[in-house]
Amino acid sequence: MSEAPKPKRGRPRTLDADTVLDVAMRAYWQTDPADVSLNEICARAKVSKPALYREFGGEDGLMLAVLDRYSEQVLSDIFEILSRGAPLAETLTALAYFASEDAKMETGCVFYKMRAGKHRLGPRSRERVEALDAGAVEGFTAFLEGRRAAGDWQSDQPAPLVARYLVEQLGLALAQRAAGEDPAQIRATLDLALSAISRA
Amino acid sequence: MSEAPKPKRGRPRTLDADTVLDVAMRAYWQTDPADVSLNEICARAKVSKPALYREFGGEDGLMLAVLDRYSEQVLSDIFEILSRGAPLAETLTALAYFASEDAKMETGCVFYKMRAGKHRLGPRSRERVEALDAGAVEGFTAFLEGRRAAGDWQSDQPAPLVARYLVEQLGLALAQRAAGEDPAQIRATLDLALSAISRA
DNA sequence: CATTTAACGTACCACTCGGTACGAAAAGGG
DNA sequence: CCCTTTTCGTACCGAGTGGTACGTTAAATG
Repeated sequence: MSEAPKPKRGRPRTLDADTVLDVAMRAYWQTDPADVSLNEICARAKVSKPALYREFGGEDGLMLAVLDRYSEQVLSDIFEILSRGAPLAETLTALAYFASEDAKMETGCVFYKMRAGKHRLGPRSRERVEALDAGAVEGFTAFLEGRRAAGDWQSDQPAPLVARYLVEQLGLALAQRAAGEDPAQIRATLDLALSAISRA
Repeated sequence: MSEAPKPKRGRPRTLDADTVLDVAMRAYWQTDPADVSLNEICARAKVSKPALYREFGGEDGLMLAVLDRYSEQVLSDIFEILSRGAPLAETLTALAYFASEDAKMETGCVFYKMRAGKHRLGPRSRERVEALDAGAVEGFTAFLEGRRAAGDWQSDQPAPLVARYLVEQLGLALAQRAAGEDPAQIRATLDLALSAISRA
């Protein structure tokens, strides 16, 4: 991405992009990206609308930035779990815990929320959501094929199908969390869903 | 419900509630209840806004009416499948077909779409969605307990949990259909999810 | 100090939303 | 024929949206 060239003259900036992104991310978490207006974010971040517009180029750009920040902070943890090379069962358990109970996922996952309302997004953030989605499926596919090669996963199911299944089930759990359902029940439901993977 | 008392005087009605409901249902299908405005529905149904307002009492009332009509026409089919008293595997197959391929579910299911965006609904339609949801879980629970009693379902999982799991998985499949994904893949994913029920 | 540069934010834009005030229109009853 | 009753739809309301025009402010440069 293009780094700020830092001008030598002119009024110094007072807008802190990181703060704005934090506020926006929190807001998108708590409710839904489609239900949080730019006005609302400006008010919460104490930033004028033109300032926000200058920094991110509008709603689409802001959502894109939030999405990137989120995938950096959270989605990377999922890939970390996958890259441990742990056995299938252990990895699934770790994923289940992460999705249903880990505090980092507090009030849901911005990525999944945006994915759920994909058609409401601007072109750039939609494209990124689709890319992240494809990347997740790809990552899970690679992991599954690795476990199959290790003799750890005996199944005649195609890995990409199960990978997508995994993505969907994690998303379902996160949606339930965001809806405020009982974590224990979410976990039980997710465990049930994941149990279909080992034995197939 | 209160039936129209048919007044003996005054200008005769020209508004056909059924037609409006058809148009609204189709519109809510094709996109999303939250993305279809009253103005849009009025335009498509060739009805003035005050007329629609008089008949249904606003957006909340219209959605409520659509929801009732839909549950009458579609959700009842699901209960019909459950009440056949067929074996577990056969019933699950029938449900999977219904959710992932049956033409009646063409472009998705209004009920699930409203449920997904529950917080955007008015109080009356939200209440109905929750009632329908609870009713579905209840129906599935009763079915599962019936199959357990018949020795057809050996599992130590509590029936309500699995019932909710079923509801969620069917909803997931319908959401995928509404998103235009490949029916064969939807079916495969749903089959995988349902396979977790028999063997638990 | 005057000029240039750049970010600042108030106050507005056009648009859409759900909802409604109100007069016109169409029927029956006296 | 006029009055009452009921439904009709045009034209509006206030609120809220994403987005912007433009004068102001604060720094570096000469």
